[in-house]
Amino acid sequence: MIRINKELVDYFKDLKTSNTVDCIHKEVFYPGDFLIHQHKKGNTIFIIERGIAKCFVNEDNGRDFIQEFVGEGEILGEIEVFTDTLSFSNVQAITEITAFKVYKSDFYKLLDEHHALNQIVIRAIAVKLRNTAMRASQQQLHPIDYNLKKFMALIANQQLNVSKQDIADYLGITIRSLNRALKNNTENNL
Amino acid sequence: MIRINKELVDYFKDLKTSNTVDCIHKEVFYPGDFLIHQHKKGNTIFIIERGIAKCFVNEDNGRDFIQEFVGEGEILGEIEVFTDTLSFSNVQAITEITAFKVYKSDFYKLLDEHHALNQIVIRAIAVKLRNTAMRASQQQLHPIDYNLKKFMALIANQQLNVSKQDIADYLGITIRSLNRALKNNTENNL
DNA sequence: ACATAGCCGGGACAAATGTCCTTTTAATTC
DNA sequence: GAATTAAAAGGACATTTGTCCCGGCTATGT
Repeated sequence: MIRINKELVDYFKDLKTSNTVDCIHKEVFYPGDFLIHQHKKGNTIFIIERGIAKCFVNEDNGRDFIQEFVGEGEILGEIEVFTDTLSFSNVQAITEITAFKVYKSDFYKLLDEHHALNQIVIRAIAVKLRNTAMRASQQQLHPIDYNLKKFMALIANQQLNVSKQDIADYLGITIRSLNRALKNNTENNL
Repeated sequence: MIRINKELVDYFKDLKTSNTVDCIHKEVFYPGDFLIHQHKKGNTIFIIERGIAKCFVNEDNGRDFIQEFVGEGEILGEIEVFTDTLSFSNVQAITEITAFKVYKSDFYKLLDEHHALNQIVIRAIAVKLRNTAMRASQQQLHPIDYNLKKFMALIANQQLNVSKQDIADYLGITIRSLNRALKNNTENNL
C-alpha cells in the first residue's frame, strides 16, 4: 500500500556512493514539508531514500484526494519532467525524509548514460500507471465498505499511522462516511 | 478526450515504410474485436494507426469502467510488457482499426536501438499516468453533474458517437443516474 | 397491420453519502 | 482538579445514487 521501489533506490545509492556522478544531491524534509507543490513548475525529480510521504491532489472544491503513499525508492516529479507540465499534485512529508534530488537536465543525462536506469524508470512509471488505473476503477465501482476493507488490509502490515482524515482522503469520502463505514465493518466482523 | 499520439504513430509509420526493421506487423480489427483481454497474458504491444478503441476494466461485481478512449498513435499493452503482468483491462475496437503490432522482445530491441523512440514511449506513459491520476481525483471528488458536463465538453469536438452505456461506464455510474444527470443538465441550461 | 421482442426512459422506493450541528471524549493549561 | 479548548463521534436531515420495474417506442418478421 505504501509504494516502494527497492531496485530504484539501490541504483541511486550505488551511483551516489561510487562518486562517478556529481549530480545527485541529498536533501532532508521534515513532517509537513512539501517536496512538490501542485500548480508549481518542477525542474527536479526526487527519489526517496528513507521516510514516507503522501501524494495528493487538491481539487477546486477544496477537497483532497490522496493518490498514494510513497516510501523508499519511489520516484517523484518525473511526470512533470517528462511531460513538461506543472505539477498536478502535492507531495508532502509524513515522516522525516531523506531524498536524492536530480535536476531535469542531469536526469535526462543519467537516463542516457545508464541503460539499466532507463529500464528501471520505465518500469517504475508503468507500475504507477497500473496501480493508479486499477485503483480508480475499483474505487469507482465498489461501495465504501468494500474499499475501506481493502484499504485496511493494505495498511495492516505497515507500521504507518494514518490519520482518519488521510483515510477519508484516500477513499475520496468525507470523515462522516468513513466513521459510518468503520462502524459497519466492526459490527459485521463480530 | 480520445487520446491520440501523433509523434508515436509517425515514428512507427516511418520505421515501417523505411523497411529498416521487419518486426512491425500490421493488423486489422473490426468493431467489437478485442485487442487485449483482461486477465490474459499479453506478449505484444500495439500502436493504433487508424480507428478508435475503448479501454475498460471489468470489475468482479460485473460493472465496467472505461479508462479511456484511444485513437491514432496510442500505445496499448505496454504496461503488461514492462511490468510483466497479466492485462488489467480490456481493449475493444469501436470502429475498424488498423494497428502496428510488435512482439515484446522486438519492442525491447527497438527501444534499445532507437533513442528517440525510447523518449517518445516514456513520454507517452507519463502522459497516460498524468491523465489517469487527474481524472481519478476529479471524478472521485465531484458530483455526477459536474463530471458529465466535463465529459460532454470533451467529446463535443470529436465525431465519435458514444453510447449511453459507454458514457455511464466512463463516469462509473449507472444508466439511470446518467439519465437523471442529463435531464438536470439540460434543464439548467435553459 | 399485428404480434413479438428488445431497447429506452423514467417513476417509486431503498440505500448510500454528504452537510450541518450537537454531544462526547480526550488533552491542555492554569 | 477545574476550566478551557481541541479532536472525535455520531444524530438528524437533505441530497445523491442505485435497484427494481413498468409502460411506451421502435424494429422486425409474418
